[in-house]
Amino acid sequence: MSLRYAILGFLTIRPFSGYDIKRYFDNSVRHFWSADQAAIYRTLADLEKDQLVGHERVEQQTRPDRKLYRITPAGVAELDAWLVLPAAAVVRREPLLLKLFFTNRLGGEGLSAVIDAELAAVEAQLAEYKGILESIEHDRAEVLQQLGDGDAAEGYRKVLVGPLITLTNGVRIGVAYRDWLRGLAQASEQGALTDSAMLAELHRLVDDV
Amino acid sequence: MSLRYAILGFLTIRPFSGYDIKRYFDNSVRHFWSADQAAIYRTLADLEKDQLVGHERVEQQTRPDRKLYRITPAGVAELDAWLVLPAAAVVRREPLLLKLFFTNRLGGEGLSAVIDAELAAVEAQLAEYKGILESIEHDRAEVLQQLGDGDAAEGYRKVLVGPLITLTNGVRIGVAYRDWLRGLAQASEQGALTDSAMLAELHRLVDDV
DNA sequence: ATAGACTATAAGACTTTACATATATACTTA
DNA sequence: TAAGTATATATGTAAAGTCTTATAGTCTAT
Repeated sequence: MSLRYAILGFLTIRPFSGYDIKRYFDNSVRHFWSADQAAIYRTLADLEKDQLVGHERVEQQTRPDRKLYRITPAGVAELDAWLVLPAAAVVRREPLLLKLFFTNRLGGEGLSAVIDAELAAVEAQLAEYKGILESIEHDRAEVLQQLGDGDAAEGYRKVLVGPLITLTNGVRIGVAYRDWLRGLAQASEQGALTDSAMLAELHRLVDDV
Repeated sequence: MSLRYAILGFLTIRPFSGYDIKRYFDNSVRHFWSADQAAIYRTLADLEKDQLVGHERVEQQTRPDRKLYRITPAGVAELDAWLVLPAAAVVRREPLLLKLFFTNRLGGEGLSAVIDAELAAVEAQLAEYKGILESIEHDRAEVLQQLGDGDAAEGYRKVLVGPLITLTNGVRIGVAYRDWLRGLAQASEQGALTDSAMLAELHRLVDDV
């Protein structure tokens, strides 16, 4: 259950309420990690039970009180121990590949429809990454101008590296996915989606490995 | 719940027992879809309740009886309807990216350890794909020699296309992942893992998009 | 001889994730 | 004025998937 660690990680940046964490999730790691609101509140309660976080009530006049969570030293220790561990293996589960596995039942038009829909989704995803990059750069320019050239600016730039690494992953994987889909679409149009053509391509790819 | 459709798809190839299906899963689609043994038996029961599959008991002397499942016409219709639908969006959830998001807390050695472990996993995965390719080609040569040049050979080659498409996806995504990790490892070694270097790389990638 | 792996099915408990709903107030838009 | 969106937390429930154990015989290797 990595959600615990995601939340602990966020709380090393600054104190958050559950509501804040949900928004932060959606704005920063959504492209590789999503979290349900209900799960966040329940996980915060669990983390508090284990004394990895604590909270103080912040009263508000017009809105419900906020519970502002802070990470404890035990929480930091737990997080740092997890960070250096090799990442757990991911179980890929892709409905698209399942469909394509049965391409022989799909026929030309069906295949095109499935591929085109997926291609549109991947391209939208890539466009989103482009937007994220622009917004990061925009924020960065602003913040660095305010902070000047001191340790604070250094710290800010170090924190940026992680998010940029994950973004790079998203773009690279997205591009690879898109290129694969384009190749399929093209082969399908040209009636070149045969076992021998696929085997030839695989050899080209694998020899490179 | 795509497991239903995966099973229906397999049953269009030939009748299977639950045990067979589990093995078939592990030998053919494991790299993009895994299924728990208990889940398979339960799903088969569900599919039968919905009359999408039926079974006959096959008695065995030395081993427990097998329940040999066959897809029904209703099952075929259900499968074919699902196949042409756009694939459901996948929720990516990658613990590795979560760790790297907090690179600033990780330090040089910690980062190297995490990246190296992942690199080893990806390279093992690619080697496995290579093995799968070889075994497919080996089987193919054998089967085609037996079948000669008729409709049966045509049919066999058509069924092969789907699996080869998914394998191509695995190799391409694997290679992209590996290259991304290698870039990270190299940058990390050279102390070039800075926000400006990452931004420059992202621009190179995104301009290509 | 004994431990482990293979064939074959199945139930039980548990975890994780998702979806819906509840409460309560303020602000905006049609 | 009604509907929708935003802030803020929380519970109930269902679906999907994992892990464990049970039964029962065969075969292989140490």
